[in-house]
Amino acid sequence: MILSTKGRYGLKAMFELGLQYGNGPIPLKIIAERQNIPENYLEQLIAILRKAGLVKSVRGAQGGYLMQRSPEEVTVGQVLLALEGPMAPAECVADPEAPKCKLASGCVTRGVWEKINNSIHNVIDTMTLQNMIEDQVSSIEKE
Amino acid sequence: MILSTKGRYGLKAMFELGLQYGNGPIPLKIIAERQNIPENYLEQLIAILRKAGLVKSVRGAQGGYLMQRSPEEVTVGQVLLALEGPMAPAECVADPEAPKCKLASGCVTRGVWEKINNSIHNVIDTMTLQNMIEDQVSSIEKE
DNA sequence: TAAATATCCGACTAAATTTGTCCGATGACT
DNA sequence: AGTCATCGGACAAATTTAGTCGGATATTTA
Ligand code: FES
Ligand code: FES
Repeated sequence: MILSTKGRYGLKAMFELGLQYGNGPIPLKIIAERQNIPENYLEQLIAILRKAGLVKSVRGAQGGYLMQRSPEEVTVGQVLLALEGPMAPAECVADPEAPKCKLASGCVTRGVWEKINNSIHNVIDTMTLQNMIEDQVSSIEKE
Repeated sequence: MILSTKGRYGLKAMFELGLQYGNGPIPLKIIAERQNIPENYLEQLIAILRKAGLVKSVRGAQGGYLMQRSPEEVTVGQVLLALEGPMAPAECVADPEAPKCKLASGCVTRGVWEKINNSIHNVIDTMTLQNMIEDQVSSIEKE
């Protein structure tokens, strides 16, 4: 269960946009270079993030992408949800509308999925891009 | 990031084997019926679990499958590892040998993956099949 | 106005994974 | 001998992954 490159590349890209927040747009080319992501592929990923309302774009020369909201307001969970779908082990714990196992004995794995789901979301829904940036800064200071 | 049916079916099957532990082998057909899993497909999954040393088999009439070790000794994590591969968001936190991002600035997502990885493993490596069985029993008692 | 920059959109693809199905061989019990 | 059940491998449709490419559009700059 390794995440796909969508989520892995996408979060790296969002980090770069977070760093740049408040300083105007940054083109994909720069992000792709800095994070070592195929530029043409990143184009597709950022389109998903744009449609999810996390990123906005400025076309033309000197254009590029910016975060729609500030890094404090965007969680890792929001980014991963857009790119990877629900970060849950099973549909039934991701979506209250989703069908549940209808076995006579009840579902024997539901409790496990719930615990895993809670522990994942406890991390990704509380961690913001701003937190990531701060962590990075303090890890560089230590050197 | 929903788990595949491998992990979801497989854990259900292991639960049934855990229930049966100490009472001789149980055929796949029964497990498939009880948990509503395509029998022919489950055959493939149990082969993986057998090769992983979690399950052993008895061929012939009155044969079937049994747990190799007791339900207290088998964690959810061991089952999911066999069926889904490493339960980590990225290779680099799953395997100490795996290559790390070698960017001048260091990897900006590593910390996030580590936190997610720890929170997942905190659940799945401490929860045993025996725990699942106990949870199920107490949830039935409450009715 | 022309050129350069950069997003936008859709098409296309190879490879891998998922989610099974099916069949014949083998082994064990009655 | 017949039945039960695992074992092994082949096959395959559908989906996802991980890109690549080309052309259209919008904006700035020279
Ligand atoms: S109710 Fe979700 S796996 Fe059973
Ligand atoms: S070192 Fe693991 S994602 Fe960068």
